[in-house]
Amino acid sequence: MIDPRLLRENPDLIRAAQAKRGLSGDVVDAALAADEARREAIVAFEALRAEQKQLSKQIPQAQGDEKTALLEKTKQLSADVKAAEAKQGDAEQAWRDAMLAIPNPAAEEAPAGGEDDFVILEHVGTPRDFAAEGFEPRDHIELGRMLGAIDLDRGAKVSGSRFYFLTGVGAELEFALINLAMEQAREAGFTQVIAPSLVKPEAMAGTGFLGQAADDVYRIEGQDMYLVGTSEVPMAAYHSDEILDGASLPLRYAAFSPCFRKEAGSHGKDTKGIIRVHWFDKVEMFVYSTTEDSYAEHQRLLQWEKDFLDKLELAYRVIDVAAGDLGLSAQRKFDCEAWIPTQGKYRELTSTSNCTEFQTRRLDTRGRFEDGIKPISTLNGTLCAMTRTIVAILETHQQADGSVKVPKALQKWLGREVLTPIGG
RNA sequence: GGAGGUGUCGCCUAGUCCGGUCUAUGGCGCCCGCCUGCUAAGCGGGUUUGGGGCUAAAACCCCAUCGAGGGUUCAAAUCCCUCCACCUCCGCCA
Repeated sequence: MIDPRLLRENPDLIRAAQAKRGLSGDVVDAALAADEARREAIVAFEALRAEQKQLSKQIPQAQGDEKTALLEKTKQLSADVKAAEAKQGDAEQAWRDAMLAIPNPAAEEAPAGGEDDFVILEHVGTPRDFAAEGFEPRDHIELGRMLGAIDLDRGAKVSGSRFYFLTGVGAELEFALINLAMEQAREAGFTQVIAPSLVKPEAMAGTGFLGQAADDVYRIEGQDMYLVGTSEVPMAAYHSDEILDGASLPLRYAAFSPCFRKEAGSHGKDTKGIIRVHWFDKVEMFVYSTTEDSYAEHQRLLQWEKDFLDKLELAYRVIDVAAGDLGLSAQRKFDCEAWIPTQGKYRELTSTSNCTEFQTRRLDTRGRFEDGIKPISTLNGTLCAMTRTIVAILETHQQADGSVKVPKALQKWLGREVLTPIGG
C-alpha cells in the first residue's frame, strides 16, 4: 500500500507514477474519492457514538420518568449508531480496496515503459565461444540425462509437465549450492531461515501476490491456504503486526524454501527442461531496513547476488527493470541474467527488489525509533534459485565429452572437480 | 482427532461468576522531574496502538482497541455463538 498522506497531499505524483508504469490514473481519483467518503463516514459515526456514550453514562443514576425518557432516546440512538457504523465499515473497505489497487511508485531512476524497456547496467564475464573450442554445446536436458542428474521423464510421469527429479549428482549439486549460498549468507551476517511454503491469505495478499499475479498462485483446495512462489512471502509476513526495535535494523534473513508457480500465462514458453518449472527450491535474501538506508541496501543485495554468480564462474549481465515490469510491490528491481549457451540468450537467474514501505504498510510492520514509530522498508533478492542455476552451471562448464567442470567454490561442497557421465 | 484449561495496554498481573461506579488495577521495566559529592535508595509525574477533528505544527478533544469476528443489550473485558493461537492429558504419527 502506498502512503495515504502522499496520495492526499500530492495526487499528481501518483498519477505520474501510474503513467510511468503505463497504467491509468483513474485509480488515483477513485482512491481520493474513497478517502473523502471514508472520513465523512468516520466523523458521522463518531459523533453519534460519542452522544450515545454520553447518555449511556447518565442511565444508572437516573430515576423514574427521567430514566424511561433516557432509555427511549438511547434506544433510537442505538439504531442510528449501528447504521452509521455499518456505513463507516463499508467506506473503510472501499477505501482500502482502492488503495490496494495502486502499485508502488517506481523509483525516479527506474526506466519508464514495459518488459522490453530495461536498461543494461553491465556485463560480467564473457560467454564461452564453443565454436572456437570446436564442439557443439549440449543443452542441460541432454547433459542432465548423461550425468544421471535430471530425470524429466519420471518427473512428468509422477507429477506432470514442468516437474523433474534431481538424482545423483543433480541432487548433490543442489545441496552443494544450498551450502555455498548459506555459507556466503552467514559470512555476510544473515540469519539463516527455513521458512514455511504454505501460508494464510493475509501473507499472500500482504506481499502483493493476490493482485495481478493471483493466476500464478496455487491455492489449497478447501483450506484457504496458499503455496508460496517465493519465501519472500513468509519472510515479509514474519514480522507482521510487530513494531521492531529501530536499532536492530537492518534485519537480514537468508531463507530456504520450495517455491511453487502455476506458470499460468506461459504456455508454450520454456516447455522443455528445468528453466521454467512448477516447483523449485530457492535461497532468498530478505531484509527489513529503514527506508533511508533501503536504497543502499538494495545495492548491497545486488552485490551479494553478483558475488554468488562470480563464485559459480558464470557470464551474466545486470539489468535495471523498467517501471511497467516491476510487479505491484517493487519500487526498483535489478535482475542478473546468466548466459545460457544453447539458447544464445541471457536468462534471469536472480532478481532483487526494493519494496520500500509497500509491504510493511499492508502487513503492519513498523519500527520504533528515537523520534517515534515510523514505517520501515523491505527488500528481497535471490541468492540462489536451484533449477536455473543448475542449468547455467551444466551448460556453461560442460566439456566435449559431456562431463562438467565444477566451479572452484563449489568443489568443497560437492567433493569433486568434475562431473562425469554415467556408464552407457 | 477427543477431553479440559488459558488468552487483559513491553513483561507479569487485578477485574470476568453477579453487565453501568473500568476513564482497565497493581508491580517490574522504561522516560521526565525533585532530592542527593557521584551512584543507589526515596518522592512526584508519565508510559498500548490505530484512526478522526482542530491546527502552520503542537497542545487539546473525540472514536476504536482486553486473541479475531459476529450476536444480545440503552450499555459488554464481563453474557451468548463461531473461529484462531498456546498449554495439559489421551489417541495417532515422521
